[in-house]
Amino acid sequence: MYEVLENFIKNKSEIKPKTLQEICSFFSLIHAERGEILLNYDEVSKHYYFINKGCIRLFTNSKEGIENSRYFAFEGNFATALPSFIDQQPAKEYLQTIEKSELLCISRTGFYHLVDTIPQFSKIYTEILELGFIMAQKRIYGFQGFDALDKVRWIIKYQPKLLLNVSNKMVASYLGISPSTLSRVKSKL
Amino acid sequence: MYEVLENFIKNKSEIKPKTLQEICSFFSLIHAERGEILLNYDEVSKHYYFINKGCIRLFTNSKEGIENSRYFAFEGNFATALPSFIDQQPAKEYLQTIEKSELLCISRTGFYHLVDTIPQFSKIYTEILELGFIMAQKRIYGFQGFDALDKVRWIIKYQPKLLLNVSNKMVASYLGISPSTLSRVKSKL
DNA sequence: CATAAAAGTTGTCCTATGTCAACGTTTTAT
DNA sequence: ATAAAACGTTGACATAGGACAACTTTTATG
Repeated sequence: MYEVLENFIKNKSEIKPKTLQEICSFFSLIHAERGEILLNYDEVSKHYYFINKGCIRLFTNSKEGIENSRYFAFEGNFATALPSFIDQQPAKEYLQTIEKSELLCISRTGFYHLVDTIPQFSKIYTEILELGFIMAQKRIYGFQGFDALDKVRWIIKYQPKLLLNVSNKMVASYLGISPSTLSRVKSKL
Repeated sequence: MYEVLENFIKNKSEIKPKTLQEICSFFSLIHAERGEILLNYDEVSKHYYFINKGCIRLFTNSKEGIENSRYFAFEGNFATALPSFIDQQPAKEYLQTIEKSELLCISRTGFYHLVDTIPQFSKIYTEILELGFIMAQKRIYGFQGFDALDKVRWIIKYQPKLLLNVSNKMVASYLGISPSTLSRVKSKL
C-alpha cells in the first residue's frame, strides 16, 4: 500500500524506517473511479494526494464552458490545487481522476505537521515546489513563440505520457490549441 | 543599505535583530547601470539578487533572434535564474537590469547556508517558491484561451507596474504578442 | 451484445494577429 | 546640442488556426 510512496521518499533522502512509517501513517488509501471529482470549483483545498496508480487532472471551465486542462499527475507524483491549498482561498479549478485510481490522501494539517517536524519531509516539499516552479516556467517559456506543430513536438519530447494516456481533447486544451488542430498536426508527424 | 531587505524579512516573520543582521551580512551591495547583463546564456547561476532599487529582467533569445521577456522583478523582490540556480546547469536565459539599479547580492553557498541554518530564512525561501509557483501558474492559466485584448486587460489588472515602467516591446514579448498588436490593442482601451 | 454517447477526423470558411514597411517621435550617446 | 539609434504607431497584406458541421470511430452502459 505504501510502497510507491516509500520509494519516492527513500529516493530523495536518507531516512530511518521508523520516520518513514510515521510519515506514511498520515496518509490514507482512497479508491476512485474514472472521472471522480476530488475537488470542486470554489471549494477550499484541504488535501494533498499522492498517486499510487492512475492519473489526476487539474482543469477549469472557461467562460464559454470549455474545459481547460492545466496539469496531469501520474503514478508516483503528488497533486493538489496548490494555490488554494497554500492560502486556503476557494479553488479556481477542479481536481479529477481521469481513470480508475488509487490515491494516498493526506490532510493539510497532517501535511504541514510533517513539514514542520520532519526535516526530510520539509525537504521533499521544497523539492516539489522547486520542480513545480521549474516545470511551470518551462511550460510558459517553452511555449512562447511556438506554433501548434512546435507545441506538439514539445509535448512528445517532454511529456510523452500525455499523448499515450490522455485523450486528444484534454491534451489539446492543455496545449491551448483546438482538438481539430491537434488532429491535423499529428497527421503531419 | 539593508533597510528594504530588513523590512521584507521582518514583514514575513518574527526575527531577532541579531539574526537579521547575520542574514544581511551575507549580502553585498552592487550598483548596476541600465542594461547590464548579470547572467549570460549558458552561464551557471551562482547568485541571488534582492532589488533595492531599479528593475531586473529575465529573458531569452528565440531562434529568430528575438528577445522574449520572461519575468520582471522590481524593488523589494528577489530574482535569479532559478532553474540554473537550483540544479547548477547552464542557464537557458539572461538576467539583465533594465534601468540603473541597486542590488543586494548573495552567493548560492551563502543562500543555502542561511536556508539550512536559519528557520525564518528557510521559510522565506519556501514562500518565494510558493509565490513564484502560483504566479507562474496564474500566468499560464490566465492566458489559456485569451486573445490579445484579454492579455492586456490581465496585465493592467495584475501587473500594472509593467505598463508603466517597461517598454512596450518588452511587455509585448512578455505577453507573447507582437509590439504592433500591443500598440493596436492599447488604442482600443 | 446493442445501442447511445463521446471522441476523433476532415472539409470549408473566416478572423485575429503576425510580418513588413514607412514614418514620426523619443531616447541615448558623443 | 546634435546625430544616431531605438522605439512606437499605423497601414496593407498574408496566414495559422479557430469555429462549425458532417461523418467515422471508439468507448461506455444497460
